[in-house]
Amino acid sequence: MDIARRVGVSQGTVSLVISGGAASDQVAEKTRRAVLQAAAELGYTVNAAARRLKGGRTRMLGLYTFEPVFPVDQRDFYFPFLLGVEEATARYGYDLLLFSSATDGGTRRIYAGGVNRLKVADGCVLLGRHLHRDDLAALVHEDFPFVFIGRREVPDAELSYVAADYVGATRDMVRTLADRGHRHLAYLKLSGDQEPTRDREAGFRQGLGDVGIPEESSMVHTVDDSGVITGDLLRGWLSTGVTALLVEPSEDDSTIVAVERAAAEAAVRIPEDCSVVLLGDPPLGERARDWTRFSLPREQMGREAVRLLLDLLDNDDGEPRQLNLACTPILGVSIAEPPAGLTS
Amino acid sequence: MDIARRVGVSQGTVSLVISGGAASDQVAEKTRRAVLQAAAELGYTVNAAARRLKGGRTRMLGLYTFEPVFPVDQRDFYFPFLLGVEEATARYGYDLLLFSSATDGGTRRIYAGGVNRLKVADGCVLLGRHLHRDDLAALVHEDFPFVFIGRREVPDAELSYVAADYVGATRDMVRTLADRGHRHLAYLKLSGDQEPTRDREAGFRQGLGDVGIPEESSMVHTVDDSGVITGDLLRGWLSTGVTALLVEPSEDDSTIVAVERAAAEAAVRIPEDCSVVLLGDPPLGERARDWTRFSLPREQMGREAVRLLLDLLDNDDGEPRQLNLACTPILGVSIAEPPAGLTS
DNA sequence: GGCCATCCCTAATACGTATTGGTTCCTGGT
DNA sequence: ACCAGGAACCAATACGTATTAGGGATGGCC
Repeated sequence: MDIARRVGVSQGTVSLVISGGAASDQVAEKTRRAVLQAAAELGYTVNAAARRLKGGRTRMLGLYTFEPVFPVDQRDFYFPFLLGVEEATARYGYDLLLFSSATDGGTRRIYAGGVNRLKVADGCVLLGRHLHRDDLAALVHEDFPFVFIGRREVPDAELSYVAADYVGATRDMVRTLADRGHRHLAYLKLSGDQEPTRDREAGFRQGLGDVGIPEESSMVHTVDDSGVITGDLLRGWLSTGVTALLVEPSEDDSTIVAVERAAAEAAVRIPEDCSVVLLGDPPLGERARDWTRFSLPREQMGREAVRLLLDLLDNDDGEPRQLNLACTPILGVSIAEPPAGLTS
Repeated sequence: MDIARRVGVSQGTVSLVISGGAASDQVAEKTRRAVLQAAAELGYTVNAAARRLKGGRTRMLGLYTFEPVFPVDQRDFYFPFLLGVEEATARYGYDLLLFSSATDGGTRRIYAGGVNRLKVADGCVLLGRHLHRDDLAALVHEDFPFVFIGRREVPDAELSYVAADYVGATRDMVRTLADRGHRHLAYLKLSGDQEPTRDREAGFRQGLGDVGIPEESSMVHTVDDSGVITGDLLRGWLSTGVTALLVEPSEDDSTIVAVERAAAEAAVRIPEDCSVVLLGDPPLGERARDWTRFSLPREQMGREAVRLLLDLLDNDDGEPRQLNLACTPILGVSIAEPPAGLTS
C-alpha cells in the first residue's frame, strides 16, 4: 500500500483511518489528516473485493428465478416481485445479484456444473413455478440461507417462504358466492399438484364447510395439460346444478381463456347464467374482463422475503421463517346471483 | 481449505482442478476426480471475492444506475435498458449484479465511503442522467472497465459508451420539417448542458445547414428549471415567424407538458398553427398525443453495452469502445405544413 | 550406474484489507 | 528515580484463491 509508504506509517494505520469508524479515534489527528490527504492525492479507493474477503460477508443478496425473469410476456407477472426485492435490498444496504447465467442446456438449475453458484451471495430469494425439487432439497441440506416467494414444501425439511394466503382468499371467495345464493360450486384446478393448487383446494373445502355446503354438491375438475374445456363439458356441469365456477389461473392464462371460449361455445352468459371467480390475478391482455378475483400483494411479498432473509442471516437459529400475506379481494362483474330457480 | 485436507492434497492442486482449464491437465485423472467429488460432497463454491482479489474473473457484470431503476414512475423508461442488459448478460453466461445499495445520504454515489463497490464485478454498465463527473473520472483513473449507456464525456479521457444517435435523429427531423415547408424553427432545449442536449443541438444546426436555413432565422430557447412556458412566450415565437417547435423531452416530461399547456393557453392548435416534434420518446401517460418523434433503441443499447463491455474485458487494449445506434423516426400527427402565408 | 525427461504435486507467494496483541514513548504521580 | 498508565502506532496474521518455481518419484535410455 503506497499510501502508507508515502505518509510513513504502517498499512494498518491507514486502514484504521480509512475505514475505522470505531477504532479510528486512537489515531492522532495529525496522522489522520496526512493519510486522508495522501489518499485524496493518490486517488485511492478501497478495494471491495479485499474488504469482503476479509469480512466474510459479501453484502450481496441473490435472486434466483426458475423461469427467466425478463421475457416480456411474463414481465408484468414477475416484475412486482422483483420490484419489492430490489427495493428492500437497497434499503438494507445490500446489492442484488440476478442469477441469470444459471442455465444448463436450456433449463435453469441451481447446481450448474456441480457447483452451487448461489453461494457467492450471502443469501438468496427464490422464485418461480417450475422448480427442481432436488435442487431445493440440496440447498436445504447444505443449509444455505434462502427464502422462497411462494409456499414450497420439500420432504423432511421446513423451509422459509413468503406466500400469498391462497387458503384464506379462496375460502372468502366461496363465502362471497354463498352469500349470493350459490350452493353448487365447481373448482377448476390445474394439474400437477403444486402447493398453490393444493392451498386453493384446501380453501375451497374450508369455505364449503364454513357455509354449510356438503362437499358432494360441489365438484372439483382438473384441467388437463391440453387446457381445453369444451362447451359440452361446461353445459354438463350446469345441468348438474352448478351455478358458479372458481377458476385457478395458469401461468399462460390458458384456463381462464378456455372458460371464456367454452362459455361462448355453449352460449352461456357470464355472469347471468354462470358466475365465475378467478382465484388470483387476471390475464394481462388488454381487453380483459373485470373478473371477480383476488390480487396478490406481490411487491410486498418481495419486500418481506428480503426482510426474512436478512433476519435469517443475522440470527441463525435453525428456525425457518414463514409468512402468509393476505390477498385483496376484488369484486368484479363476473358474478351475480344464480339464475332463477336454481338458488337452492 | 478443508477440501484439500479431505482429499489429502494441497490447496494449490485443488485450485488447479476447480478453476484451471488450461493447467489442469497436468493433474492426475484420479486426483482430479477425487477433488471434484469432495467438492460436490462438501457443497463447495469458489469465493468470488478471493478470486477477484487475486485478479481473476467473477463472471459477474455490474449494473450501476445514477438514478434508482425501480421507482415505478420511471420504470418504463429504464426498463428496456435493463431488459437488454439482462438478456445479453445471461446469453454470455454472466450474472448481473445490481448496485442498488450505493446510496450515500440519499444521492447515489459510486464511491460510497471511499469504496469502489463496483470492483467486485468484472466490469460494469453505467446508466443515468444525474451522474457525478468526479466519480466517473475516478473510475477512469483506476481503469476499471465499464461502458456507459448514453454518450458521456469527461475531461482528459475517452470513455466507452453506447449511445443513441441524437445528432442524426435530430438532423433528420429538421429535414422532415423543411420538406414540409418550414423555414423558421425553434429548438427548445433543457438547461444543464448535458451531452444529450448538446448532441441534439448539434443535430439541429447540422439539419439547418443541410437544408440551407440560415441560423438567424431559427432560434434556440432554453427551458429553465421551473419548466414553465407561457402562452405569451409561445405567441411571441409564432409572431416572429416560427412555425415549428423541436422539443427536447425532459426526464419528467415537463417540457412537453409545458408546451401543450402553453398552446392551450394561447389558443394555438397543434399542428394546424404550429408543428411540434418531440426529440425522443413520448411521455408515458395514457392519453398521450401521437407525437412526431423518434424512439431510442433502448433494449438494443443495453445488449450492445454488454457486448462492448465483454469485448473490453477480453482484449484490453486501452482503446475505448464507442457505438452510436440509430433512432427510429416516427411520423405522428403533431406536424403539418405551415399555416398559409408563412411558408417562406 | 548415471543421466535426463516426464509426471504429478507441493510450497510459497501475492492480492488488499481488518484486526489484534504488543511495543514504544510520553506524561504524571509518588 | 521509579512506576503506572495511556496514547499512538506497528507487526503479524487471516481471509481464499491463482500461479509459479521447483522437487520428488518414476521410468527409460545409454
